[in-house]
Amino acid sequence: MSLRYALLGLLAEEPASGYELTRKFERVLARYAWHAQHSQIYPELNRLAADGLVEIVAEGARGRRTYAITDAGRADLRTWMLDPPDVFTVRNEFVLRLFLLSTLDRDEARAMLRPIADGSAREMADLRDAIDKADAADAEPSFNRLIAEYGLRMFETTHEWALWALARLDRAE
Amino acid sequence: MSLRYALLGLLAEEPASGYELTRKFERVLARYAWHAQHSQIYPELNRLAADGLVEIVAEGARGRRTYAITDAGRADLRTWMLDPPDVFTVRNEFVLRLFLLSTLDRDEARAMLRPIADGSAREMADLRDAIDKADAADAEPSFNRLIAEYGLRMFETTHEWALWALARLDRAE
DNA sequence: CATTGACATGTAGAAACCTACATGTCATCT
DNA sequence: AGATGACATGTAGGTTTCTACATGTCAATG
Repeated sequence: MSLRYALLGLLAEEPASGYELTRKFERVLARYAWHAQHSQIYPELNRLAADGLVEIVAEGARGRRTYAITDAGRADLRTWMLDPPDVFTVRNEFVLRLFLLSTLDRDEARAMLRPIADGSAREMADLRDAIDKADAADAEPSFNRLIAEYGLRMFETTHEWALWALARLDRAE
Repeated sequence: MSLRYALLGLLAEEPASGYELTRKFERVLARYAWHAQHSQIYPELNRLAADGLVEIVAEGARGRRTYAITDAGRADLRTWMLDPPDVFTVRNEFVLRLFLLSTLDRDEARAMLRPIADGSAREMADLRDAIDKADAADAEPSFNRLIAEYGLRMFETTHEWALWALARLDRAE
């Protein structure tokens, strides 16, 4: 069901085509929250339309169809947002690898942690840039600023943790 | 393939039965890294055995079969650990909801963030307890300490972020 | 000795998801 | 005018995952 709500959520912000939604997934959601390909998105949009949760509001060039969320869709989304299940589904290969760190020896563990420290530093820098640009553009603070801050703090934490873990491995030599 | 490596990883630490592996998933992996049910675990163990990556090392009461990782299994796991794909699969309902925060109004957002702040505080406290107990028990520092620290820092970051976001919403009133 | 609950493994059928293939449009560059 | 690449939507077939059903063992409790 999460894909369905991810789509409703994106359409609640603004109407979009399947193609645009696919790119939003690629650029944003897939990396942090929920992964989906176009081959899953298009059929789900058709199902959402059949269920009356979204509707086609425009048809453009190249068969493009712009979808918008309906009142029923908004109501459904709101219920899902405010009445969370008490257990959340998590599937995260990155964290899984961290959990299996203990299957490596000391040198191998270092070889795994080093790129994590570097990668998270890069992601931090990129996100900080994006935030600074957005802050300069929008005068008024937005909800998007909240989630960007969450991402930034997560990368910082991963970065600092990786450095800490590397130092700990060195010290225990 | 991740389920396969999750199982190999757990068996690399120590031999276990399907039942024990299922409980390890429930207690640890499912909440942070990878979710799987017994109906998926048992068939996968059989496939791993057929592929020679694990083997049955004991049979006990109630049809219990204890599996151990083989050398081939260890080699497979090591390759996967040290040669990561450059993009990781992520599916996380919790983070997805955060991304969709902007579909709520201010009061609804507060109603969503408050339990997140409280929940992460509780998880932090639990993990800190577990770490303290483990520190007291094992004299020697282990790899498990590293991943526990990762979890602890993640919950701290989520907690502090949620408080920051709540304060920001209040300020912008 | 009957009941309960943890232990223990499995499968059927449906839903979700992935990879790969398929098709066509429109704008831009050469 | 042809080539290229982004735009745009789709499906077939296979794999993974979920829900629900199914079966039986053993230990402890009343």
